[in-house]
Amino acid sequence: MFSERQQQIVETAIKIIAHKGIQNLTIKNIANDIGISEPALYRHFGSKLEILKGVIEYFKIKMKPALEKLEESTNSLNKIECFISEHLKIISLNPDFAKVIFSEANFQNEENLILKMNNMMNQSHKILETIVQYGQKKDEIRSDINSLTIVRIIIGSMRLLVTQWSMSGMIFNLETEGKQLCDDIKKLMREG
Amino acid sequence: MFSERQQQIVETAIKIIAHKGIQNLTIKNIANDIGISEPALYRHFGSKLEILKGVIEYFKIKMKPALEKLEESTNSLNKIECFISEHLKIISLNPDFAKVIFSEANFQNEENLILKMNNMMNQSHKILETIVQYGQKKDEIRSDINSLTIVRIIIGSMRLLVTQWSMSGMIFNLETEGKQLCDDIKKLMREG
DNA sequence: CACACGTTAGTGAACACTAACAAAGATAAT
DNA sequence: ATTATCTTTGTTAGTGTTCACTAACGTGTG
Repeated sequence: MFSERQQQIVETAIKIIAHKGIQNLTIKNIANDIGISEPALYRHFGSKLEILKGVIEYFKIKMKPALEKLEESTNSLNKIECFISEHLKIISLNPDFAKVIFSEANFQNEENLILKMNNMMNQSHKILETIVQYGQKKDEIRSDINSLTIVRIIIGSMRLLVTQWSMSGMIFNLETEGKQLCDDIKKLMREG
Repeated sequence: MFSERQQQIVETAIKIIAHKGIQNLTIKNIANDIGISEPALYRHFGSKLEILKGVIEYFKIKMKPALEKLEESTNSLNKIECFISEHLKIISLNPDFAKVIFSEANFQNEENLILKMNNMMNQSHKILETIVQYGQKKDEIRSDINSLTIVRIIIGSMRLLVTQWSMSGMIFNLETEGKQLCDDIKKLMREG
């Protein structure tokens, strides 16, 4: 899908957005960081917009394993634990993701981009919602709470944790703190 | 604090960020929207950065009543309900806030702005944490869950709800959906 | 000799911001 | 009451800088 150079460009773009904000994502900055000229970039992407589309595509590819791993668990609560820990593991390994992935607002003015980003997010939410509903039917998850609320709680707290981790300058261990969050969520989901 | 014109400029800036993204927040766009010339803006704010500082200050002022109202409740769970509903009420009345207020990343490259925004957020979090801890001591909130986790769940799910509301084009009623979220959270907090 | 991938040099447009000037209202001395 | 002056808030016309992007050209490889 991506050539080596294209991947390098996308990774550099993510790095710049993470460290300097999207306002400083310019062709010049990407080119300088890589060490090639600006027109050279246009050999690999037709426009700046194409690079941003590449960024979202890159996220999709990198995040996919987190969803595939879910198949391995049978119990619903284990699936939820897996959902959280696998996502946090990937973000932990790619710290620059944290500052970019949950700031949909960054891509706001480009209809196509916001749509692409939303689709990616909604896909995750739908998968989690299915897990929760199935878990409620099998009595592994309490049924007196709206399934949509449970999804919002899981994803919302997970996102906030990532945001806090990123904003704090990665001062704490994301996976350790994620384990605590996960254990508490499992405790909340079980009883009732 | 703000003159009438300054307030108009800040409100216009928020409107532009919400509808066109921060990349399109330009002096020209603000001036055109208001119907004055660009240099006229500089009579009221020294620079574009000062306008962005004004945006954050404006949020602080508008959000303050949500925190003040908390004093009226005695029970911890009622305080939490109040925290959620009052915040959602204000955002519901100012829909443009939704797209701007939870996208800290927008202000990323300006150290001062990110600090100001973080301070505002952290203040809310600290207040909620105090409420939760007091509630746990008084046995109004279950104590087998980390207080920090509870805060993350409440704020995280609230923020996600607002983001979803904003992204969906305000297709659902924020306060109604917030009431459901709030009831479910109270249910989760009580037992144990 | 074709093609992939790079270069230098430059395009017009948009950006934040400024210099210089104008008009209106308030203040205050005559 | 009239005049003079200051302040506030606007204007037009520009500044230099940076932006995304392009034209034309080089060079090494199959």
